[in-house]
Amino acid sequence: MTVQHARSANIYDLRQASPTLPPAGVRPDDACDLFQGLGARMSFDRDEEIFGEGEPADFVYRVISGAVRTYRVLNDGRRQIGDFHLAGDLFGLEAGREHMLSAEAIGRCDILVCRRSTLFGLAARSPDLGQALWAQTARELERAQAHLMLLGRKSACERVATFLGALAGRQPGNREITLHMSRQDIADYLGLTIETVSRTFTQLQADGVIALNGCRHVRIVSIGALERLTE
Amino acid sequence: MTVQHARSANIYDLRQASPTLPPAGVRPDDACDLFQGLGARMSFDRDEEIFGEGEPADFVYRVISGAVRTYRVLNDGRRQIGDFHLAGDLFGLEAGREHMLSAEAIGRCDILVCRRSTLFGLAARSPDLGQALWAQTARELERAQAHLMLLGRKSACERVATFLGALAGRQPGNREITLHMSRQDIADYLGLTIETVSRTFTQLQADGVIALNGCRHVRIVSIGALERLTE
DNA sequence: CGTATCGTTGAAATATATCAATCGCAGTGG
DNA sequence: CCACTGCGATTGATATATTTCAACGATACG
Repeated sequence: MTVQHARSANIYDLRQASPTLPPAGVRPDDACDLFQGLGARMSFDRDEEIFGEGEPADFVYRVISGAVRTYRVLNDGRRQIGDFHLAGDLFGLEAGREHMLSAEAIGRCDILVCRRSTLFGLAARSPDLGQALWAQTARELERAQAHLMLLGRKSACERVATFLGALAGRQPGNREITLHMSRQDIADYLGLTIETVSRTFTQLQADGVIALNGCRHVRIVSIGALERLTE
Repeated sequence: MTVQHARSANIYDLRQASPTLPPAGVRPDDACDLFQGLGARMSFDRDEEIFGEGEPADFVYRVISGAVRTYRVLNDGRRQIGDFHLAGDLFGLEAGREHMLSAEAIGRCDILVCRRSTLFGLAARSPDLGQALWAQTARELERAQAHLMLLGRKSACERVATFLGALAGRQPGNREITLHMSRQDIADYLGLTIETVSRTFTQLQADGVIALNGCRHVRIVSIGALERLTE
């Protein structure tokens, strides 16, 4: 891991934190301006841990480039990925003292890191910032709740379709999706096995819904068909 | 649904909101005292809707007695219950304008209702309350994330065991659990079918882990065995 | 006491997991 | 430039947990 200061960066442009979600009741934009120049830039290698479950949540992170997974594991190694964080996304923000999940770099990536205590101190005096922090947590909650529906009640095909649709939704008008994560990561995110994920990709391609250009590049051929599969 | 004022009640005793979770970084207790006497008491009948997904989130709710389920449904009727809320629990608190899930009374129940705008107004001036509201959302997020692990990676038996263990954990030292919800509710919470839930209960009883006194009353015979099944 | 609703149990079907082999691509070294 | 190697992805065959379909039982209620 390497560190360098990045005074010009702005860890708190919350507008981009979760572009797929509807706007929350609060407008974090105002608060963002207060945080020009905060944070240090760090680089992480593939599979490097950024923080671990149960560790003190002393920092807040923002993805500059690359991708991050947050996850939990059971004793016997079964893993559930809670979310993927792509460029622009915030992660690691906790109301409590400790991290509830672990975070790892999916590939080599650059991360902006900011002390939590700084934000908390400022938030105690700035209601706008306080609301922005809350809104960020609320967005994560909304994503988690949508994911509960997926894991609890959707078929393998619907899970994969929902996943691809959500990724496509992040770049509106863009039917070309680059998968930063492996099949194992996707499987652990969708509550499936790699084999089922692979088979489902193949099936979607056979049905003319998507086209695969190498296993990390998906082109959505029929958005309508994909959304129909989403349920 | 019936309404009556309850000046002596305190919707904001957040201490009891989620007793199974570890204490968050903020201490809501101080903020709670600010809210003596807020809210109106309402009663809901079995299966009555308290609020619907997408509706304006103008109120915050607290369970006085009975139980509430929050859930989402897909077009074809598949339902995923996000959480159960028992006496003392807060629910319906949103950072955004709209409810992300629907809420229904599981049985006849009494609910304390408080205007959200009141809380928001006060929170803008009270950092403590602001933190308390945030902590409440963070607790919900933590519960959702634990549930992701359950739905994505645990077996039917582990799901049921985890569910029973969590319920028992709400009344420490109490091995007697009263199930306020039907088998269908449990199934929709655990991402299973009623039949599988029923069979799993039977199996746990056969294995000497639990004892059933009628389908709504469970006695945990071996806490150790139950926790081992939890994984 | 009859009726409705919910829960349990059984048998069969099926979606997904598991086990195992092959494929394909990227990097490496001859 | 081409074989070699290694790891991830795909495909196939089989196993299995859970669902589905169906019948029966229990409990609550009027």
